[in-house]
Amino acid sequence: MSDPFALDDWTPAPPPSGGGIAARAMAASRPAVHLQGLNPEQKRAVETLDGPVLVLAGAGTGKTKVLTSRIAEIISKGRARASEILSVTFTNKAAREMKERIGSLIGAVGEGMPWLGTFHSIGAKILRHHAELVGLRSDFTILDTDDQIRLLKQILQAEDIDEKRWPARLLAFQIDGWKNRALTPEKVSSGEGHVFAEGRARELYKLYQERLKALNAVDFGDLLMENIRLFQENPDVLADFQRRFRFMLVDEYQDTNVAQYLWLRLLAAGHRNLCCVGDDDQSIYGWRGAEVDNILRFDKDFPGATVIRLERNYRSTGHILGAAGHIIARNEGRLGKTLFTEGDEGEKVSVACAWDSEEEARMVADEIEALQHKGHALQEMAILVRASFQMREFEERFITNAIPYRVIGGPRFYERAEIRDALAYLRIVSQPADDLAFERIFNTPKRGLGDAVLNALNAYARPNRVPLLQAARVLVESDELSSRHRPALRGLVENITRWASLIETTPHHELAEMILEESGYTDMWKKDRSADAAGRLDNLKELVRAMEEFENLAGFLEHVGLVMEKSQGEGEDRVSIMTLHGAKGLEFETVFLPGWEEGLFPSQRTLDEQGRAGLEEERRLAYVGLTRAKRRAKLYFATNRRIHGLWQSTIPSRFVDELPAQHVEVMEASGAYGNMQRLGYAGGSRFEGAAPAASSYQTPGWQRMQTARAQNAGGGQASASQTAGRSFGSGGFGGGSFGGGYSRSTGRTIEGRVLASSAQSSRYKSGDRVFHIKFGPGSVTAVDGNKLTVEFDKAGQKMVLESFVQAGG
DNA sequence: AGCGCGCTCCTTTTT
DNA sequence: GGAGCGCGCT
Repeated sequence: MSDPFALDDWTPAPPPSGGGIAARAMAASRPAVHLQGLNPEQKRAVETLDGPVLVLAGAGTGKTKVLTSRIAEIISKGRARASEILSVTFTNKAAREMKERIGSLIGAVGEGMPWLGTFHSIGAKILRHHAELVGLRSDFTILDTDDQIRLLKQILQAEDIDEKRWPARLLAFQIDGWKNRALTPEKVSSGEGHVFAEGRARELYKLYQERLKALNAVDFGDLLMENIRLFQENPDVLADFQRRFRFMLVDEYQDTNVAQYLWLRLLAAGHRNLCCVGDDDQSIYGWRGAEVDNILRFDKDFPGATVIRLERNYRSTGHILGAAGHIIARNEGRLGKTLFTEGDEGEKVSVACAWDSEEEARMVADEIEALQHKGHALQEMAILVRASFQMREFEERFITNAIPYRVIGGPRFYERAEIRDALAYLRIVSQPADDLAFERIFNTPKRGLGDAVLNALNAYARPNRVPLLQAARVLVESDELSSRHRPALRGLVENITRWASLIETTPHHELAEMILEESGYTDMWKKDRSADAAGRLDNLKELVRAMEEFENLAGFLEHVGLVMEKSQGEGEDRVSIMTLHGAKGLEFETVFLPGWEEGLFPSQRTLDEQGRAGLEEERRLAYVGLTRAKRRAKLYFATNRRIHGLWQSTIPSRFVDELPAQHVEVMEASGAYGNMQRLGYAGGSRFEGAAPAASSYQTPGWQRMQTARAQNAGGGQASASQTAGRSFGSGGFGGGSFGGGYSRSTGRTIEGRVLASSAQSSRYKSGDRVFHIKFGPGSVTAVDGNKLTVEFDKAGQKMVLESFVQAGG
C-alpha cells in the first residue's frame, strides 16, 4: 500500500533560506513568467508575501490568476517548498483547476503540492495521520449526509422519539450547524439544546458522536472539528503543522464558517503568512454556515493585515457592471468595491415580462434560437434560476424546440442509489466493521432477509460489542435463524469473506466487478424493467472504470466520498441550465435570468427566516447572477406562476426596481404574447404600455408596485404563515439519492433493544437448565465458547448462542 | 415481505 | 403537481 504521507513529506524542511542563492539567480536570469500580464494591484497581491494579506477580488478580476501566481512566486523566490504551502479551496473543482494552472505556470514543481485541496480533504489527511489522538483508527470511514441521517434515525428510534414530529433531517441540520461553529456537545448552550425534541438535542448529539466513534466513522463536519480538537489538545502536533506551513492561501474566504476560520487561525499562528482571497459581495452560502463576518473582520483578526482590492474587471461590459454594481451598492455592511472595465459599454441589461412561466421559457428559447442564428455558440449561454423547480419548464421547452441543453447540478454521481450500494459492498469488504455498509447491502439485492434477522444480529452484536458482520458469522453457525434465513445470510457472509481474501491479490477494479456480479447486484438491475435501470448499469460501469485511476481499494474509498464527481457531456455545444448558486465562478457570453419575482427571488423563505440579512444575501445572489455575463444579461419575470401546484399571481422582484435605468432596456412584449401579458397584470406594471423610457423607472410604477406588494403581503396569502410555520431544513440534500424503494428495505436497526441478557463467557455448564426465547426450556448438553448445545424439551437439540438464553426454565 | 394507497412536504448545496 | 415516505393490508 502506498503511503500518502511519504516520510519525506513529513520531515521538516531545511531552515528557510530566505531565497536561496541558486533560486535567486534563477529568478534573475529569466523573466518571471508568472508575473507577466498582471496589473499593478494583482502584482501587489502576488508579491506581498509576508504577513496576513486579504485580497478583495471582485467578480471577474483575476482571482485564480493571483492565487496561482502567488504560489509560483513563493516557490520561485525559494521562500518555501511546494510541500510547505497550504492552499485550501471549497470545492474539488476549484482545487483541480488550481493544480492545473500551477502546473502550467511552474511545470514539474507543481506536481508536488500535497497540501492543495479542499478544507475537508486536507482535514481528512491530517486526521488520518493522527487518528488515534482523537479516538479513531486511521482507516475511519467518512459518512456522507445520507449515512448521517440513517444513523440519526436509528438513534431517534432507540430513544423513542417520534420521527414525525422530530425528523432526523432536522436534527442532522442542527448538528451540522453546531459543527460549523465548532461546537462539541459539551459546548452547545443549553438554550440551543432545547430546539429539538423537548430539549434533548444536546443529548442526542452526544449519543450520535458516541455512535460515530464506535463505528470508527466521522461525518463531514467532524473532519474539521476533530482537527481543531486535535490541535487544541495536542500542542506539539499543532506546532509541527504551524512550522510546516510557511505560507497559507485560502480561496473564497467569504464562504468560510466558524470552524474553518478557527482551523485557519490555529495553523496560521506560526508563520502568519496567511493570504485570503474572497469577495464579500459574493457570499451566498450563509444558510449553510458561512460567516461573511469572517471576511469583514479580517484586519481585526489579523492585525497589520494588508488589504488589496481588485476592481478592474476583465469579464463584463460596462452596462452589466453598472447594473450589478448599482444593485449591490444597496447592501449595508460591505467592504465596498466598485468594479470598472476599460472595455466597451456593450448592450444594456434587458428586462422582459412574461404572462407565466411557460411563456417565460418560450421567450428565452426564442432568444436562444435568434442568437444561434447569428452564430453564437450555445455553450456560451446559460439560464440561471433561483430554485431548481424552475428548471423543468426550460427543459420541456428546449426539448420541443430541439435546443441541446445540459442541466448542471442535480444528484451527484456518488449520491445515486446504485453507486452507494456498490460502495457499500466495497466498504464492507474492505472494512468489516462498517455496520452502516453492512446494513445497506444486507438485503440488497433481496435475499429474503428483513427486520427480524437484523434484530437478531443486533441482539448479538451490541452486548458483545462486535460488528454486525461478525455477529452474522456467529449466528449462521447456530440455530438462531430459521432455515429460510440461514442459508441466505451464510451465502452473504461467505461471499464477503472470500472477496475480502482477494483484496491483496486481485486488482481492485476487477474485484469490484466480481463483487457486483457475484452478489447478484448487477443482475438485480438487469432484471429491473423500469426505465432508468439501463442508466444505473451504465453508472456502475462508470464507477468501475473510475476505480482504475486509483492505486488500491482503500485509496479509492478515501477519495470517492470527498472527491468524485460526475463528468457530463462537456465539450458539446449545449445551453447550460443551473441554479444561481451553481453558477458561481463561471462565466458566459449570454446569461438568462428568469423568475425575478417577489417570493421566488428574493425567496420568501429566506426573508422570513433571516430578515434583512437574508435579503442582502439574496441581493448578492442577484449580483453573482449578473456578473456571470460577459456581454448580455437578460432578465425575466412572469406575472403568474404555479407554486406548489396552485397558480399565484406574482409581482416583479424588488431587484428589478433596483436596477439603474441608464443600464437597462425594457423589452416590449412581442407578437402574440402581448395581450395575455396585459391581461395578467392589469394596472400594476410599469411595463404596461411598455415605454422603455428611463423615466418610467423612477416613480409611478414603483409606487403602485409598492401598493401591490403591500396588499399581497397583507392579504394573508397562505404562503407567508405557511412558510413560517414549517420547520426548516427538511428539504434539500440531493433529492434523488435514495432513488427506488428497494434501498430502504435494507431495514433498520432497533438500537438498544436488547432481547437477551448480556453474555459473559462460559456462564453455563453442561446440565444447566436454560430458557430460549424461541425454543423454550431445555438442558445444556455442551458448551463451546459462547455457543451452547441445548437439548430443548420441545424443539430437540439445537446449537444456540449463550446471549439468547436465560438461566432457569 | 411486498405492494399500494394516502399523507405531507416543497430553496439554494459542498464536503 | 408530484415525489417520497410510512403504514396497513394482503
